[in-house]
Amino acid sequence: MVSRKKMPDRRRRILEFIQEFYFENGIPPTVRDIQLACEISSTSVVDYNLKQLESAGYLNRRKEVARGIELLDRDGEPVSSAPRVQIVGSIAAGEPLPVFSTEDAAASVEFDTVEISPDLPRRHGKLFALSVKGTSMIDALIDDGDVVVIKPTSEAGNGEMVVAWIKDEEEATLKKIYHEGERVRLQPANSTMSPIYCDAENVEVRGKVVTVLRKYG
Amino acid sequence: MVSRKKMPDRRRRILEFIQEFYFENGIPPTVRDIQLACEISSTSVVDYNLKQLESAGYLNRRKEVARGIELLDRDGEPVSSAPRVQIVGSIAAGEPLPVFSTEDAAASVEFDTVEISPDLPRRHGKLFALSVKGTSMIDALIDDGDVVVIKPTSEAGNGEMVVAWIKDEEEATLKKIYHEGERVRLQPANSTMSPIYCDAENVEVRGKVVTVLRKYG
DNA sequence: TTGGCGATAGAACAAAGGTTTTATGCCAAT
DNA sequence: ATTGGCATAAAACCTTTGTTCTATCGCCAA
Repeated sequence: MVSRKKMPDRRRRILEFIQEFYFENGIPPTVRDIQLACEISSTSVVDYNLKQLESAGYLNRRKEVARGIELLDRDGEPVSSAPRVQIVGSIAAGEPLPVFSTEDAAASVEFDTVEISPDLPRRHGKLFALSVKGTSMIDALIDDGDVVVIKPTSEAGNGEMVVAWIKDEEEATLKKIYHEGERVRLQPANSTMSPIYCDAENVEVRGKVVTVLRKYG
Repeated sequence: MVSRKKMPDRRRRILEFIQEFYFENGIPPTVRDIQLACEISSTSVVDYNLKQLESAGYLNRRKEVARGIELLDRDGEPVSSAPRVQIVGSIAAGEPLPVFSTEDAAASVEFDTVEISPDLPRRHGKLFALSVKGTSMIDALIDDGDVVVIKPTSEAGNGEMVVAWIKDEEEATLKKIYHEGERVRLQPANSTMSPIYCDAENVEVRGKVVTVLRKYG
């Protein structure tokens, strides 16, 4: 395996730009695109850094091919353009929710990620994911091991599926929310199950559920 | 909306090649790539056909940009490289299952499609999808409106989630399957629900469930 | 026949973009 | 100070690749 550590700022900047550019445009940038965006004085400097990035295993370069940069993932496999969201923790009855800060998370720790449809971030912006532990969300048709993709917010309209924190129970749950004056109705997705009623003060919305991912086999 | 009908063979060939090339390489082909692959005598013919495809709404061309072809979907939106599978029908209690032929389906009718993770077709090959109608699969934690992605097969190992057709009930269902000698146990994913036991002769496996897709909002 | 139109050809042009060459500043190790 | 590796520069070079120009062919309707 190739080395994966301390990288000069400019090099990191270049790599990030390539990712960004490819994600936004569907084609990789040219050497000169990179030069411009990263405020580099010469194409040869870009070339030099690309060579470094290549031998460090971050990308491939198709020789003499326009826009021939191919991004690689951690395993040296070509990276699809499908966006990924970080699994910032798990959700389970009786356990505190991890804080999913809207900003900095990306930089810090290395999280697991899951692939999602490209149109999700287009429609919802920045997203996070939680893996579900245990079967306590089964009334919401969500199983142990499922991953829920979440748009962080503290507001939610009626009928939206939310991550709700019930304060005095110290419990996180996934339910459809309905504001009913002083109180809040938390309705399981499974219509055969009964709703929960809570004092409005007692419920804290942490985010909206955008989608659920489940894999078999 | 733009016209979408009779297209010359060669033009269709070009369009298909672009899709294929982009999917396989992560970058669009050049005019000359197309020329070569489609056995066209001149780049100007390729250009001509690309202009036609563009005004017919199948693609965009970034002017004077290398590999500037951008594929569009039916709504004129840029198409991601994320693979799609066809939703060949729906699954509901008491209704016959649509036949998902392993081969020809693609050509014939226009189906709705859903985006899936690129690694699914990599691991499972050709896939199809069914949309779930009604809440009869709720014991398998699958809701009305969910989409199940399926790998067609008539064989299934113990514990796999399958599309099972129960002959004498004339009912399709999604369950975990366990072969127990003469009979078959169909176990809901929801552990609080009870299994169904059937005569082995009476159960027909149509496919394995690869993943479930559910969207909120 | 003739004119128009879609489709095809061949060739050349010009811009875009990958590559190379040579030179310089910086810094740590000798 | 000197050497050598690392990072940066500037400029030129040359392949790749989009674009354009002009000519031709088959077909169909006026």
